[in-house]
Amino acid sequence: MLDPRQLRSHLDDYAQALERRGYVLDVARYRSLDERRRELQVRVQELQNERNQRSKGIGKAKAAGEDVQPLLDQVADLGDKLKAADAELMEVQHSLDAWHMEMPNLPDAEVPDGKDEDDNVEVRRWGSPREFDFKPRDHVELGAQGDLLDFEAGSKLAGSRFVVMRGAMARLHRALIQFMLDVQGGEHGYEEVNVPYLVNSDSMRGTGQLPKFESDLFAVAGEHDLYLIPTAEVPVTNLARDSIIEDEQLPLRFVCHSPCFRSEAGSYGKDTRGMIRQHQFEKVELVQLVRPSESEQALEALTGHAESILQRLELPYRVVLLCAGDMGFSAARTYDLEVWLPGQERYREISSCSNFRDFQARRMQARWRNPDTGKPEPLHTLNGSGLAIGRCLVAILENYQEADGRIRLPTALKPYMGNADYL
RNA sequence: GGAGAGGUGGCUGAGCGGUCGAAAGCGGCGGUCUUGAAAACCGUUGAAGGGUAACCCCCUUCCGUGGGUUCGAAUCCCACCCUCUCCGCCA
Repeated sequence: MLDPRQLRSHLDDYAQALERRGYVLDVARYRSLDERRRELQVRVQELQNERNQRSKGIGKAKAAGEDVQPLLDQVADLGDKLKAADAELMEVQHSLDAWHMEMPNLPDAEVPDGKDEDDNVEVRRWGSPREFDFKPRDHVELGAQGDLLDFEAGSKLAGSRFVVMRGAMARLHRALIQFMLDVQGGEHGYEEVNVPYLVNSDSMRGTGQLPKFESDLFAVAGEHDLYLIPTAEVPVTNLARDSIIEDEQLPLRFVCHSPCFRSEAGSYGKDTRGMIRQHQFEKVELVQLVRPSESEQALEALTGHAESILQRLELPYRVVLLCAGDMGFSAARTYDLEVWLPGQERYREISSCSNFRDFQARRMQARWRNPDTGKPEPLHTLNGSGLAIGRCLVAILENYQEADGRIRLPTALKPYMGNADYL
């Protein structure tokens, strides 16, 4: 959520910045609604004040043993007037609140203009795509050997966009998780957490999935107000919801492995083949809660932590800075890491690292006590995949394949795979 | 699933329907004392919103959430949520 006070006093600037990401703010309507709110609020508060004064007077008169009936007559219609004004205020306030919850975050000034991924800006590359002396196969073909990746079983059990991994493939999948947790938790100092995979709507609102993107989520049927998490970002970031964190506790840095569930209704019709885009996948997520002055730097560090996984796995990748139109709803600045996939002959997203600044924190009332002011203020939140497991698996299969179809194992993973050289 | 207890400020914990935003303690901050620190003592210390360009100041709201009763609700009534204890079941 944007700061309503800032929004009000810099309405035109905000509208302009939001337009960069394709969000059109009806400035005139907003202004008039907000002014209406202000008038009503003043009126309600005046009436409340009057009621309080008179009630106090009645209490005193009664204590003094006086006849309070004349005083009661005076306030007879006050309650109704107040109730009417209050109802009107509530209505206006709710419209404003709902509006605020649907407004995306402001893009950083350095975020390039643009409307989709074609306008993203490449920041740097690491490694170079391997030269094959044979035609590289894609992961679907490679995984079909020995039914190690079984898409038919996945769709029998659940439907399209699900997969079953078997034997060495399942083990490699697990090894990747273990490896990433060890690096991020053990070496980069993130605290490992294990969290609920079902969360309530307050949590979904906190990080920005609700109210606008309900159709991307899987909701649990029945009485419960629960959703399957689309990313560990939701439960982990919401650890700070409704709390005040002391300065010396910051920064908080968490790493969390979890499954992720995404409905992505009307799913673009793209990536229908293979395990690039699944309804269920796993991810090791990095989350940071930091002082506002440190978030910019933290994003660079966090992105570096995600990159280090690709480097250790010796997978070529590039880093792109997302343009305003391609960023997620809650983000102010996002770097995507894109890994080279020989099967597709292009770079594909494997991690997304974002600084949300105070946008999520304001929604979920996550604050820190600023020692300079002594007051609780919204903190800054960041997260990034470190990395997506399924896509990482795909990258390894395709980049490490041999002419005979065998998959060599990256050196960094061997200890997790019984020191074998091949899958 | 059955039975019971309870949700109050950063924390613990009082609170006959009427100056209760709320006693007390802890913690935090400032000060006295001290070479310094500790102890002791004194003072101070919630959040959000509005009136204001801003400070002081003033006002409103907030005692789990949402309704209701009342001139007036932390206190009474209803519904819901959550936590804890015991029993049952269970990985």
